[in-house]
Amino acid sequence: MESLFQEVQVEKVSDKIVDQLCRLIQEGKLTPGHRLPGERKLIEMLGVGRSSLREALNKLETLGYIEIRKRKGIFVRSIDSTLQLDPLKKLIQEDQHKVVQLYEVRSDIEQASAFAAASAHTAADLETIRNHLNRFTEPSGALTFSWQHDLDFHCAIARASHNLFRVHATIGILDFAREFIQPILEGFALSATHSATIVEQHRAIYTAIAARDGAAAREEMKIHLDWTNQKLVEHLN
Amino acid sequence: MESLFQEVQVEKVSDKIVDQLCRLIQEGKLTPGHRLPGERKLIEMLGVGRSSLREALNKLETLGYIEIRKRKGIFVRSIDSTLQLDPLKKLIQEDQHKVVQLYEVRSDIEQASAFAAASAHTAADLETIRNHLNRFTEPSGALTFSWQHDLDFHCAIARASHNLFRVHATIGILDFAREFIQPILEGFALSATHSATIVEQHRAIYTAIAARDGAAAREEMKIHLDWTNQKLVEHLN
DNA sequence: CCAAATAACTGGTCAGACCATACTATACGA
DNA sequence: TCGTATAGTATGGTCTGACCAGTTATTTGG
Repeated sequence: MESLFQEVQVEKVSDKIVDQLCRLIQEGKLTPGHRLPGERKLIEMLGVGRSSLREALNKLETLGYIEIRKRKGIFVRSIDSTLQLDPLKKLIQEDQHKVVQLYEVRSDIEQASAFAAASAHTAADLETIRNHLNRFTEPSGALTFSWQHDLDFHCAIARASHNLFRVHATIGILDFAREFIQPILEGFALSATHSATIVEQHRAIYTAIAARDGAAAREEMKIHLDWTNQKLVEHLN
Repeated sequence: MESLFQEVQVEKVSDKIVDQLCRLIQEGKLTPGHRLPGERKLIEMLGVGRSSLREALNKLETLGYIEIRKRKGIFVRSIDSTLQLDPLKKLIQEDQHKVVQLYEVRSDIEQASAFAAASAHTAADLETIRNHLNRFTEPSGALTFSWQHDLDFHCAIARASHNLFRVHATIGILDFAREFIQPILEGFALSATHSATIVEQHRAIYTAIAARDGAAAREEMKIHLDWTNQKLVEHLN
């Protein structure tokens, strides 16, 4: 009568951790480039021993979900294998102007994000986007721009479109472009006028999405990314 | 003069163990079903700590080389057991309906391809597209559909948009989706009416691009992919 | 000679310690 | 006041030792 019984559940602690983090990454709660707390922090947050934690992290790294950098930290990776960007990295290093082409594709996808988000978003999605938007403005009224804030904002929109692949494609591209773009972008965004323009464009996108006006959302996203791309070109020349 | 030096090799102990055992398995020194010595034996045989050993074993298990059975031992696995490691593929395997989301992103990009190709294409690009289009029609007038022909046609358009990343993304997505989609698509495309519809839609896209009408090209591409996606949904339900 | 009790062994987990390096903040000097 | 040097902290990598809960092999008692 052994068929009556199922094998005793002896799921390893590390497997539970793997499951938990996997889900967080797949759902987009943990976005690529995001840095996880250190191992010592994690073990007390999760209430497990360091061996189990390390076993889980090791597995996640082997599976490609995270990247563990010695003495640097634990980072979430983009799981978008469909874009296979790595081989193209050298291409950009040889000719920086090629990032413009990459940003074109980004624009393709993000315009679709904005359009879809306008009709697919929930109240919670909208709040998340608004929160990211507000982070650009400090209580004093001063504007702060950072790559991470920008990325979070755009990802929130992709997430609001409720298409997992769009989220990962977006993050994948931005994460890939980070090393080329971040210094440039944060450089000229220091200018108050540029910062103001960006925030203004972001707000326009948000407003269109909130109004569930897909066409306008797409158009505002296009305006924003065309402008950014234009600034990029100017900087490269 | 730092270029004189290369970064210090800090290969992890566990990685060395992985390499060693990998080689033994690949060379056939360790055959499937073979039971390895216990962890305590292995650490003194290899002269490493248990953490490192376990880290290595864990990785080997994730990679599919060995199987660790609690309180039973460590066993070499047969390598032919198909192991799916790609996180995104796992996602789709859990829920096939997610391919629809993937195709949505494909549509985003390919609409942009069509639009851009309309204005950016050269005479040579156009000829290539036309050639791929004609391959659907046999000299006898009969229609043949194959995944490869379809892929070639769509890639030719992406290439005509003169954006390397777009080409790469398109191929990446289609190649990734192939194993899920190909059987389905080639299945219903056997129907003469479906084949005819597809070829007709392809021709419409081509015509719009040739006429350098970007808006029309985008619209025809959208019609085509929406239709395909619709058929996909119908098949999955 | 067989069955029951026991010892040895298994992988899983936790804890604590140490290492080498990277980052940060503080203090000191110009 | 600014910039640099230094000390302190945080990081992942490794090792050791211990305990647990089952499994397997061995020994012991009938």
